[in-house]
Amino acid sequence: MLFHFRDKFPLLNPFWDKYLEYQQRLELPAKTVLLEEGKVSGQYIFIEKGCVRLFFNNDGNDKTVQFFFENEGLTSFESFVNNAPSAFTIETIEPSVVYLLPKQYVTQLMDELSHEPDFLKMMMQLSSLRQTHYINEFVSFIRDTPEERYQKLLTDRPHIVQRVPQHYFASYLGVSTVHLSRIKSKLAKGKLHF
Amino acid sequence: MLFHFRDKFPLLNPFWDKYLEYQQRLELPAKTVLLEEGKVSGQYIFIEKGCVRLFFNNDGNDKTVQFFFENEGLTSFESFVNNAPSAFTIETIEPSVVYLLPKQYVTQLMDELSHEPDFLKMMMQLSSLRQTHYINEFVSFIRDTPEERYQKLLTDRPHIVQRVPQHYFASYLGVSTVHLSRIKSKLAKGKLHF
DNA sequence: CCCTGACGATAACATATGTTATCGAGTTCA
DNA sequence: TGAACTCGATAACATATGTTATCGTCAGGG
Repeated sequence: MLFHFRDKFPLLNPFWDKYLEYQQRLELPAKTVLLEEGKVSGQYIFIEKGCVRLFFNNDGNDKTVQFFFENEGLTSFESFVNNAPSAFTIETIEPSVVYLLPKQYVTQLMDELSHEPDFLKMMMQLSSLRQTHYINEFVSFIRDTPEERYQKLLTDRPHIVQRVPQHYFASYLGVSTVHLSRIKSKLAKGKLHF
Repeated sequence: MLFHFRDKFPLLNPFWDKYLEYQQRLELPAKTVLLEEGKVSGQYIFIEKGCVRLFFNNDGNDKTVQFFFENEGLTSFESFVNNAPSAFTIETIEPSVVYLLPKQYVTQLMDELSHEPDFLKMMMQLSSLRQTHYINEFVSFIRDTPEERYQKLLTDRPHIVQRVPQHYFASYLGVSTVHLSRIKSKLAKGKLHF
């Protein structure tokens, strides 16, 4: 659903509501591919239940870039905007319920909204948030050790550690699965003062 | 100058021109601080000549996040938009000539422009570019080795390697200065088939 | 013209991390 | 229920990388 945007700028609500009917609701098993690397992104994805990951393939072993959970929306942004082949695959991690809104309606909706003054503000706000997110990911790599990144993941976004298989977020943290295992056992030992 | 944006959407040119007079031209020596970490960003910076870097301090040794050269504009985006203390310092690397446009005029300009239909397109395009840039930086860390990142810097943005002191882009690449030196000498040896 | 500081190369050593292989616990499915 | 598969822990070894220290070159300022 477009609930992702609902109520952030109440004046825009009528627009979201108008497009609800064009969405397709899907119940998907785990490991279902929603967008394949190399294909052009043709829809906006909203997650009602479950979680998905964005990853790319690197000589056989894949590297996860981002995770999405309930009430979050996503698409391969660059592919979507530029009609270019996606650099990433999108795949469910858990059995999930998602809503898909085909690109033509997204475009149409954007055109309608472009006349609304609040829309620009919303887009600026959203793009500032996204940008900050990715800058922080990047900065974390030049500032923190993998161990620190793991600990920040634990405190800042524990749901990832709890719900996502470890080998998926190992690549996200930039380490091998073996080393992530080492980090965990080292931290576990550190806690054992009794 | 706002030449950064000029001619990208010709219909918007009159707006840029109108604000040219509010800019302050400065000739600065190397290592001049333009924005200090912890202070709120109060101006948009445009580089006419020279180059600057964006960095943050990490227990005494600083980490460079990004470089800017002639005809590029910058600000500490998050600080500027949210009126929040900047996480980064901005400093000249070479003796430089810059133009500063105070925040009040930027805000005023944005308000005027928000009524122009082309402006939204331009902002979307710019934000898509920025986002892609930072995603690529991030992805490079989980896909490439430091050696590969150095080689890509050499081929994709050779001006950085040529004009920027090595210890600045070492931290940008996520390695120590010593290791960057090792990488260079290793690559130099590789070339010596004669 | 010398002194100093900025910059970069290199060595030696310690630590972090990747790779490969093996094992075991759960889950899924026929 | 048994076979196949997914997931994660661990060991052993090789390599990558950080840290500290030393040295040489070069440019700028007195």
